[in-house]
Amino acid sequence: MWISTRAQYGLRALIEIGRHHGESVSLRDVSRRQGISLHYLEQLVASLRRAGFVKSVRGAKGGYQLARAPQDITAYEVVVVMEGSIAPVACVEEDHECTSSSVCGTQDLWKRVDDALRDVLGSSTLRDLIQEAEVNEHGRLIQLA
Amino acid sequence: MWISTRAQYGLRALIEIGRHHGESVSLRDVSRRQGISLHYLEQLVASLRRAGFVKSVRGAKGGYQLARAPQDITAYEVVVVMEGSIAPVACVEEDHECTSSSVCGTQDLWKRVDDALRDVLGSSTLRDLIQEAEVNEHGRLIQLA
DNA sequence: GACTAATCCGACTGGATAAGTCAAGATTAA
DNA sequence: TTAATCTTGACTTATCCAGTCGGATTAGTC
Repeated sequence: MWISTRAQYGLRALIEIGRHHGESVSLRDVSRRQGISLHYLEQLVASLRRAGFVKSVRGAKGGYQLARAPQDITAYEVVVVMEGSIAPVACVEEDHECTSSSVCGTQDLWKRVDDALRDVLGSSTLRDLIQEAEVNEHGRLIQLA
Repeated sequence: MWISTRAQYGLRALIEIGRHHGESVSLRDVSRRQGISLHYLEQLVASLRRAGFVKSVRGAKGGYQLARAPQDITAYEVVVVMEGSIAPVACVEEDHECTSSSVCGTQDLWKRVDDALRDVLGSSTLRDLIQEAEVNEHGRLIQLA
């Protein structure tokens, strides 16, 4: 397991927040529904807020709302914000010069892995994930606007 | 970086060993060529030997040889032996029952990631990697038998 | 038979990271 | 004023990675 709970929980929190368009969703509710520690969730959602995915409303009746349209948020973006980088090896990370690429022999392989990853995660939007969540929960497809 | 050096070095060691068909290759040579600590390499190749990828010849003039044909060894197999599992999240690991899949919403996503990974790594054989290594080193393609 | 080159084996370590917990404070609707 | 909520930062606990180290065993060679 190399996707940390930060990214997993962060994505699940975004789904939960994104499901209620317009209203603000309290972390207490997210915590209860998803079974994630409230305190831990506070940390994670703070990262999401700083990255501009959600905006917060403080005080009683406060909570979080999406700051961007769900179809414009990809799973890739979220994972990168929460994880830092998901490059399989250091070689394929941004601005990393490899000293022994001529003798390594595996660089192309890791590049292919990285590309596949970006492709899968980059083509899944929060809108898709919300829909999938609805289907899993209710066994039927709910059409979003 | 979520592919450990164990898997990276293990793969590079296999490439190095596989390049010299018939002869046995000493870890000292692999260590020198690839710039990997000899002692550490011993640990890693021991895993590869126990998994049946290489066989060893002890004593002076000894070393390691491939125990299977390079075209029959996939990068996926090697990585799994060295890493244990490369499932992105615990949910998609073998024999893992998820307690909250109905509320999670991200399970399908991780399944897609896992599939893509298996696809890329499973379709790259050691033979391919050896060829790529030759090309990178000499700038030309050497046709293997 | 000594020397040397190689594989084997297990213990140990230092540092990093994950996954939270905890405490205290700021903000605002009711 | 009060309660609900967000905000911040320090702390903890456990696990794992990436090696290092010391020595044992095996087998060719002089």
